[in-house]
Amino acid sequence: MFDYRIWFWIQITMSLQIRFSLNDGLYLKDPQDSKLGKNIIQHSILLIDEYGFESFTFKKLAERIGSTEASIYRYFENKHLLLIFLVNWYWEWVSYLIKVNTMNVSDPRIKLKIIIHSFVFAPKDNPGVEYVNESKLHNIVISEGVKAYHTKDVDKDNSKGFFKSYKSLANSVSNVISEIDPQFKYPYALATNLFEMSNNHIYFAKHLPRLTDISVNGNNVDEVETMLNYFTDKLLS
Amino acid sequence: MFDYRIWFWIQITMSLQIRFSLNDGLYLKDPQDSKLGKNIIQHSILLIDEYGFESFTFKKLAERIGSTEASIYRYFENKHLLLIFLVNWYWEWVSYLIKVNTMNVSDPRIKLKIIIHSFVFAPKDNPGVEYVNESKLHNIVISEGVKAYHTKDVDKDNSKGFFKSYKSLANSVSNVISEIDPQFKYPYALATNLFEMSNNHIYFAKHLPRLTDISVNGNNVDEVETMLNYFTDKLLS
DNA sequence: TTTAAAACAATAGTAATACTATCATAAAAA
DNA sequence: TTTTTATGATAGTATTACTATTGTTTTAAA
Repeated sequence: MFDYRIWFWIQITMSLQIRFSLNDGLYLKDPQDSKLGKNIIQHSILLIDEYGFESFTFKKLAERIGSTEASIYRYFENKHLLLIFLVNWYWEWVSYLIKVNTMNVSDPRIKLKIIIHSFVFAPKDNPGVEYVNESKLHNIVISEGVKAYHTKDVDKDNSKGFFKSYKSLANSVSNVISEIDPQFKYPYALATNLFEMSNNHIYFAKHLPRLTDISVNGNNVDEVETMLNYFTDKLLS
Repeated sequence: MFDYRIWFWIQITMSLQIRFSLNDGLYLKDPQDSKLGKNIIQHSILLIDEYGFESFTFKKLAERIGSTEASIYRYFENKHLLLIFLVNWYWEWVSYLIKVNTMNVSDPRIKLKIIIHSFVFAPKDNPGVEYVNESKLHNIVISEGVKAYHTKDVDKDNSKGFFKSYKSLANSVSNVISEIDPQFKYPYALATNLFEMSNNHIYFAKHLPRLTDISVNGNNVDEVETMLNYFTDKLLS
């Protein structure tokens, strides 16, 4: 017996979910489409956060979710592409937050402040994708994110569009910067630097405190926001 | 027959060489002390530059220098410590260049400009350690350097003093920044950011040009220097 | 110059990693 | 109901990241 009520319920539930369309070269099969796929995303985030990217393996992941290596390989060619997938997911999500939060804001100075707030506090402003722990994903981006593009394959990966999410985010932030100060000579550099600085200094505060002036207590990143605003205010006048 | 002239020549040649005292927890045996050790340093730089850190192995290195894996393991516990060693060597060398170039300069603004010039053009200002290709080592620091401290062992490594070279460099640059503008609130963050920005944007220019405004033609990094001076001038006034 | 010690090479071996291949079964779609 | 698709179970391979042992050079001390 086919129950249409259940079928509709499933459809509605599915359509309410946030779903990002990521570059389909990143996976062999879209993990957002199936139970196992979502399990892979969910638990790879938890495991990479737990073990670090180097010690994370598909075998451990398979054991954790009660599946097999072979099944995971049907979704992702290797763990590097999975990392790029996760990082892209993160940047798509930050872009989404920025878009929602700056909607109807016209003053570019205020816009930039909201942008900074959005990505510094991204893990707290949860849009509710139940299989993604945004806070741990943020930790992964901070700790392992640079490894996504620091490889011998960057150029190949880049030509396949694997870093498009980050590039388009950088582009839209740089547009806001140019709106504030059309004379400012390095809008792209400042845009990317805001993201890199945010991630770096959260990491430094936690692990190499003598490389920074700020501190992060628990997950309180207020000082990061203050610092980024201090820098941008001085740079754009 | 023992020839004293040759013996003295060797002693003088040895003593003229630049030699950094790096944290001795990084190696099992100081590679700067022997022929094989220097071979390891020299060819690991060439091989990591050629293959990238992930694909670099002690086996390949051993084959390249006509030695064996086991012999290399007598110098370095693993390739990660070798990477940290190389990165430390690089920062020690930059510190040395900065010290030499800012000697007798009292104006902190000029000092900072010289500092920026020193590390941006470090690979060209060769102090002549014949077994180190500074230009390729710089490429390694740009492409692989972040991996030295983005691991699950950061805290352990840090407590052993493995990042001291970088921290003390950051400290001395931050002192110059505070001299220029004692009101500036984030001297450490600015200091580290100058180094990170330099490396990042050289990398972006080469591999992900849409993340930066500058371009690097061949190894001409003039635009990086101009950009860093532009940023610091605006920030410290 | 002899002798002892240290350094290095040669070889072998192990557990884990990063896959690939095949086949059976269960679930979903036509 | 049949067919396709998705997953699980199992096995296997080349490579990596080591460790251990033994013998031979090279170097340094006596």
